[in-house]
Amino acid sequence: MVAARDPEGRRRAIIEAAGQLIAEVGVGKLTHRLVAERAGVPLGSTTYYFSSLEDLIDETIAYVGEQFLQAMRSLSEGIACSDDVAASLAELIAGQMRCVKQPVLMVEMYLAATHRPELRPIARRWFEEMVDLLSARISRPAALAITVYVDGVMIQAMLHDEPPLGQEALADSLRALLTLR
Amino acid sequence: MVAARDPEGRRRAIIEAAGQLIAEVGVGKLTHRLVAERAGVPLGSTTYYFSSLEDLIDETIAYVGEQFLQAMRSLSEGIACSDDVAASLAELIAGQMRCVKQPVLMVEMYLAATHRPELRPIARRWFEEMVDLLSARISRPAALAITVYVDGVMIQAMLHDEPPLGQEALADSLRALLTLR
Amino acid sequence: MVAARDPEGRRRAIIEAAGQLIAEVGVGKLTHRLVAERAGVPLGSTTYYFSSLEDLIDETIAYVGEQFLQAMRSLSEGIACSDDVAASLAELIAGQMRCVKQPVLMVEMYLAATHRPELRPIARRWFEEMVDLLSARISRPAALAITVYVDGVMIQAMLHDEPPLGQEALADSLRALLTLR
Amino acid sequence: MVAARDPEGRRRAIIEAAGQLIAEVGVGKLTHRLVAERAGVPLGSTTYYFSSLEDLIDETIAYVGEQFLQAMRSLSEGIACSDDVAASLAELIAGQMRCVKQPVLMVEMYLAATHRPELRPIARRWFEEMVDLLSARISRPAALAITVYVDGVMIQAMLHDEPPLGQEALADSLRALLTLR
DNA sequence: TATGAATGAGTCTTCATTCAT
DNA sequence: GATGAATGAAGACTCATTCAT
Repeated sequence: MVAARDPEGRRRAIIEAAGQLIAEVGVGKLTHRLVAERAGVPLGSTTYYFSSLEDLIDETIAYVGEQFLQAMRSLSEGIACSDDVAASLAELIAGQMRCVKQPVLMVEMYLAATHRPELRPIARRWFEEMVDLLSARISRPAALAITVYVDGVMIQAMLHDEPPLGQEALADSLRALLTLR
Repeated sequence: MVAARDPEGRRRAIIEAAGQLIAEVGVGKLTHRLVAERAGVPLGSTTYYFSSLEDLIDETIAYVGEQFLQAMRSLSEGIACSDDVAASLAELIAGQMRCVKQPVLMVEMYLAATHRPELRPIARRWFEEMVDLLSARISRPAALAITVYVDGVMIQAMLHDEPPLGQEALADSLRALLTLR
Repeated sequence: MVAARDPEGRRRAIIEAAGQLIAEVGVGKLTHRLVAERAGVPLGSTTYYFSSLEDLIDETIAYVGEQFLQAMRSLSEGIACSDDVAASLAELIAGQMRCVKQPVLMVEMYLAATHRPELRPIARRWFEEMVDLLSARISRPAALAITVYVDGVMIQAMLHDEPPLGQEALADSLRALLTLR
Repeated sequence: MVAARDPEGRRRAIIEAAGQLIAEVGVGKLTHRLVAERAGVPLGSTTYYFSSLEDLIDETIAYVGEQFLQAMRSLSEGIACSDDVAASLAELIAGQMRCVKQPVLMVEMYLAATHRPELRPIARRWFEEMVDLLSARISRPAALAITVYVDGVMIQAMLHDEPPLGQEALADSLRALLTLR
């Protein structure tokens, strides 16, 4: 339950609840009532703070993308000073996949962007920033290939409780892709 | 407009309409009305042939997965006798991505499987058959990595009208992954 | 499953199925499909033999009333030569209440007659014939009171798996009512 | 037309409209639309206040049973100090039967309870309270028999605009049953 | 400012009924 | 004559959104 008289806190709580729920039930099944209940705010708040459900979804998606990017950014610093880039990356990625919700949310974001062109910039930006981030240490073609690969890993993570690709195998794949120039 | 008194034709027409629409608007926005209109059948037919919307979605997803697999199977025969496996694969994949609907449908299928566990077997089967298919010619680790990678390519294809990764670059990545033992 | 090419048999089978189902689920929940399945006839038969569902219900109700009356008539002969009329009647009534379906059907019939005046004659006729039947042996006021009482017994039978009024008590009540002149 | 912003009033209005309509058309033909129109509230209100039609029916039935019981209770006080119990009772009962809706509603309640076991307690409670009420003045066997008899009277009242059993005859029957020990 | 009561558009679904075969 | 495929009208129900308070 978020305190009333804390507009920012409420917005945030609503968006976070929406994020959780999108991961659980999918964008298509998100409703105001569901969000309000999860966020512990009155029903009215969800329409008071967001002009429509679509608006709430958009903001949630933007927020989620940003979150994921932040996580990547802060974690990538560790890679910078690592001498086994592939192993460090594999660890980082495996870490992000630990909780299924992350990849599900990302894929929901991708799909939402596909169906609603106005959301595409957000999804693309995620892709580009990821490539840029990696490019700092590795060749651009490798960065591109790895970013693509990571999206594939997300899908696998969504479907399998235990990833079919262990962290070891993941590192091997990355190592292979790192040879790209 | 599908002829009346042609049960099989109608079922098929409805499923195909549903497939198209899922690719266009997403599973979450699929409605009987939308499907009926697209398929050119009366509203009642959609419930006459499928006991519920969920049932229709399930059958559509199974159908789509099977379609994709068939395509892969028939195309993969070409690879068998190729001497540049990576190039052939890249061509095959790029071909499948030509029409955006294919990858979108696949990803919708993945997401649906995430939210509705009873669909997981279908999604997993796709993954496994793909790996098996590739394993005929290449090492299993490479087959796994490539299958994962292809999922990543799908997501990129969904987001970009022009794939950010040309067929050339795709072939290079595959070549790199093919080195895995 | 009733043989095709036996119109009378089918009509009968459909009506009997309808009777059973009305007792089980109520007139309001009767559907063609339900009846067809129970009767073991194709769906089309239910509309082929009866011009509408309402028509089927009407005929079923008439049939049920007639059945009940027949049962009463044939059984009442036994009473004629009995020297303890009340005891014989109590036995007869208790026998009819043994299977809950009988009273439920009767009450559904009464209620249908209430909501659809065209059915009233059937229900009233049942009442009158019952009174006449009893009048043969007992005074008219007693016959009237007992007929009314029997309807009350039906309602009790519907609600209680074990009738709250044993056959003994029932006989006592009847005996009391038989004193009426 | 019931004022908006008066939740209690609305609930009540909806339940009362449902009660009237059940008496008129039967439980099986009750629809949200019918209730909304009769109650003078928008369609949405009927689902806003009651989670389902079944729920509305249940509450209506409980309400009706309670109403009838209340009426009986308050009226029965008059009997307590009467010296001709049978005559007083007959008057009371005849009064309740004056408006056909009362008995119809009661019988619909009985039937609903038959088809939906969760409603049985309500129907049984009515029976038991009635017996208890009468037992205060008369022997239990008589109370039981009279309660049963009253149910029969209800059915007669439903079917005949003019009761076939005048208040006089009714009193006679009750008098006969009162002799039970 | 904030809320939750209220509404009606739109959904899935059922089913009586029709009618081609 | 008989059937079961087909349809659309109508019902229950959900929920985004509005708005009085």
